[in-house]
Amino acid sequence: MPNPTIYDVARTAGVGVGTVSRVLNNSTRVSPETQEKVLSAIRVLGFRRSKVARQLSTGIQHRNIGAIMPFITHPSFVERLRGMQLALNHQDNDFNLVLYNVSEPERYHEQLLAMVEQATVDGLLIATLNVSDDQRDLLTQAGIPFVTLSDACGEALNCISPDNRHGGYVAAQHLLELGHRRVAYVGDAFPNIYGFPTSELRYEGYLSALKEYGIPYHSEYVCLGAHGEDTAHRLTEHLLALPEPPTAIFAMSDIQAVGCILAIREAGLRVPEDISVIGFDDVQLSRYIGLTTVRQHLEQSGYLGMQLLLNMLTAPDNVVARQLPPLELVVRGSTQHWSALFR
Amino acid sequence: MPNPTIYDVARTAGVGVGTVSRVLNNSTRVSPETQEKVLSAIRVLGFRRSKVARQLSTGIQHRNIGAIMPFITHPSFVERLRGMQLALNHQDNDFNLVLYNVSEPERYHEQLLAMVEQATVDGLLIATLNVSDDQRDLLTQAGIPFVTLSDACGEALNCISPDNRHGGYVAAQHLLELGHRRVAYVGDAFPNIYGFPTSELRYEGYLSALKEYGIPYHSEYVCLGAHGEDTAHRLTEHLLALPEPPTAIFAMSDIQAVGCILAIREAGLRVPEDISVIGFDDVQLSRYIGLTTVRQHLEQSGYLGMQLLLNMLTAPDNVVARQLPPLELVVRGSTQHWSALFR
DNA sequence: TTTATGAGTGGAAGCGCTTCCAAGCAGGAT
DNA sequence: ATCCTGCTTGGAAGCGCTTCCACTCATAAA
Repeated sequence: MPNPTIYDVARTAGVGVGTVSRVLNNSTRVSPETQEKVLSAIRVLGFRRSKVARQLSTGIQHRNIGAIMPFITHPSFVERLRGMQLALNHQDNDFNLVLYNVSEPERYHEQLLAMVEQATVDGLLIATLNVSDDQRDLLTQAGIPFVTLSDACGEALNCISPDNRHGGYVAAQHLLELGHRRVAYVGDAFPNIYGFPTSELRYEGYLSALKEYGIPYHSEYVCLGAHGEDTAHRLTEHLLALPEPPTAIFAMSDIQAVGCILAIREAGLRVPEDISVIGFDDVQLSRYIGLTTVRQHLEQSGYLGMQLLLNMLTAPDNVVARQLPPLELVVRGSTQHWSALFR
Repeated sequence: MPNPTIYDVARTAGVGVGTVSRVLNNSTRVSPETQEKVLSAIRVLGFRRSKVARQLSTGIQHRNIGAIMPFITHPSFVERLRGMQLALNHQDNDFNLVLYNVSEPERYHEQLLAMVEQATVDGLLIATLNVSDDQRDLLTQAGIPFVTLSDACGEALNCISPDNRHGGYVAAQHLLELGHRRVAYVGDAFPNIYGFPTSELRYEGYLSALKEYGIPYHSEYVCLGAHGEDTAHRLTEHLLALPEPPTAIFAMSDIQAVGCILAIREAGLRVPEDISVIGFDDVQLSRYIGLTTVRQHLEQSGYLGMQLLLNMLTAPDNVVARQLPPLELVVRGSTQHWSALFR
């Protein structure tokens, strides 16, 4: 028997379904002999009670909030996740947090479709992933409220996002203010495999800062590749091999900044004495290694996103927008003044 | 109406339930006018389709694997989580990973009870938390297979755990081999609020190493407190204020080791020149800051735990035990040779 | 002996959906 | 006028459980 039900158990044990249910729920009103009969039938048949039927019958409403993100590859997910959990804890309601990891970008859409078709989630937090118009319609039509975290969203109400372009500007400006003139950008290739334009936006900010400070654009100072420490490491080696290597690097994420720093050290140079490095995100790690970076309040964005979503789920008539605090330049030890005069 | 059903929608729209269902599922065989009537009724009533009823009816079996841990306070959770997700991805089955955060230890048992009563999970991964005999029975009787990660388990089949006592021994031995004689232990107070004896086991390993090397035990070198960087920081200040401060510190986790190092630096001393520090876990951070530590393969333990649980869920007749690789001493820059002769 | 009492039990109803079958109905073919 | 076809539609059955009501049968009380 593929999937025995309590009817099968009842028949095998020679009792009624009510009795089986009572045994299953540890009701005391069952004689020891009957209980033993039922338990043995359960064992024989390999019976497993259906969670869904039970929930329907008892009227328990378990609501799931899905968090979907390519988190294995993105370290910043942790901080957002922590914020989400915090918001969930603060409101004492029966929502479960279900994790969906997008391991392969091609499967992302498929995963969304499955969620809609199989009604697995009641609400969705989408982080570090783009939502196409089709996908928005799909979710809307299915009645699944969702909140986008961190990227790719215009002025949509349901989006918690920093001003990436401004962040890119701030980072580059910091380096320019320190006197650097050969400033490189290390970031993700765009258009990104997940379809979000974070790298592009920060790059645009970088460009506008250069322009404002009257620095001519050098395409060899812009190095794009896959997200991650290793790629950044490789790109930096390439930068250092240039006839006129940069004196400062703006990495689009802290993890990539780490890759840059390691490459610089391996080349026998020092950070920040020889080359300054600024990152982006301010993940926990950055504090420990003393990385100058642009703080984007990751934990808080998870927190606000969850708050907003809960708001949409529990009081859909009265959804209030959430504001992320502005980006913040955090100066630590990885950037330093530079002047051609001292060379 | 508190919770309108499709019957209510059907009545309001003046159609049959079949038609409502068809509209809900985007079946094409509904005339535009009817569809509009239904949609408006849905809007008016604020109808939301029951996920559970739908799943029961369609026979979709969504199986949930719960991961329960005090993760907001324990940074090592990330690595385990990553391992869990990896294992889930490798087996292409319909399991959801549901996160349960134990924010207050008192609520842990309550959370387990709710899971059992409300049948929310089909299997459970329990990390950094102890499972009492009562709790074991509770889960067993409810037919919820579970795997414990990392602590507190004897030789139970369903437990993935490093040999914490041996790990403590290895860490202390490393310091002793380097010539240190005044070796402190900074760890969690035990019995721990969550009921697991990690700190105690590592402490025992520390003790046995001291004994083996013939070092007398000094109770003032053993500093216990809450888990976390801040407490470790404070405890270290206390250690440094001793008339004979230790020359080496064994911190029971990398995060605590970081707290120690910061306190040492703030006291104007250097690591490892003045004081050596060894941690435990080998979280990602440790690689970047050059912390000597004992690697306990956190990611892999999450991976193996998930594998084991999936095995229990899908082939309960043929459960095979999983072996965690042995602990590994990882020597980086935070420990150094010490000899009284050079002082 | 009769009458409460209560423990143990069987089974129908119902949870809210999907789906299938039957039936209504319009319009074209015969 | 009659039949057929195909598009819409209504509604019953069923998913697997819980729970309540009704019933039986001891046993205790009268």
